[in-house]
Amino acid sequence: MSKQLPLAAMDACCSPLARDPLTAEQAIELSRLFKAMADPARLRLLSLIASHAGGEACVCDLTDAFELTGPTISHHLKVLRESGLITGERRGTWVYYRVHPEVLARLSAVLVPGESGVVTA
Amino acid sequence: MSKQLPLAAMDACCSPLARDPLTAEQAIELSRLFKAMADPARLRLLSLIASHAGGEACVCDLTDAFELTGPTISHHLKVLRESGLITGERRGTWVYYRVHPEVLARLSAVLVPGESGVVTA
DNA sequence: TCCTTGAATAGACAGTCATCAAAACAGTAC
DNA sequence: GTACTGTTTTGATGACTGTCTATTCAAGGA
Repeated sequence: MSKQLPLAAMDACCSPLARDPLTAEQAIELSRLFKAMADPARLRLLSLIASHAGGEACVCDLTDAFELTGPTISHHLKVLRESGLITGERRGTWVYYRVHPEVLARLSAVLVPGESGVVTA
Repeated sequence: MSKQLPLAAMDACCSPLARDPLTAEQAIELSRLFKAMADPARLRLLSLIASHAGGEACVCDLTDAFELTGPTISHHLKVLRESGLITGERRGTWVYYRVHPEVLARLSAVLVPGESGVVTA
């Protein structure tokens, strides 16, 4: 589980949008992340996990917050996982998810022109 | 032109993702913005406009950067316009677009936990 | 071992979206 | 007015996506 794209998605990206025009490749990479967040259920999942005590939440906690079936929640978690935004870990019966704050931070930095110049590394 | 959702889309949104769980309504509002950015062509358009000299770019400048037809570019610009991310203004023969940096800034603030506490309008 | 519960996968279906060609609209110049 | 250029709208089409039910997998307890 969680073997796909740890956070490699951000490797090439990017100086802030308003500094330099994105290359086609950078745009594709970035769009993958935005696409992962472009759904209300996934945004709420992300927010629930990120704001949960201890920085992680088990799927059982998440399912109750939605009027969606388990498989649908599971599908959305997979999309978030494959985009590199979260990771999941099974501990006994339950699976716990936590966010990758660095990915959110870099995404955030891309949107505002002010800070840090070119975000390499 | 550009009469739709000036930047009302952000009115209710939001404290940072990691601070409080998003409500269903907040998630829907936010997802509209992310959806608008969840396409490589639109991200590049946004970046081209934002980074263009004078803070604005005419459609003719934008079209050349893509291997897409005029109508397709126009469609993407409309999506960005309706999401409140950009505005367009006709001056004579050409139409000029510019970004709404405040919207990008608020979106950016939602992603990182650190700053500014609850972002109420 | 078998059964129960939590979670993920498989497959299907309806709705949405990106793209294009063709047509329409907006300005300018003749 | 007519012709021409730049931009948007319309309508169609193929691909993708969110959701479901049914099934399978994983772990624990009887």
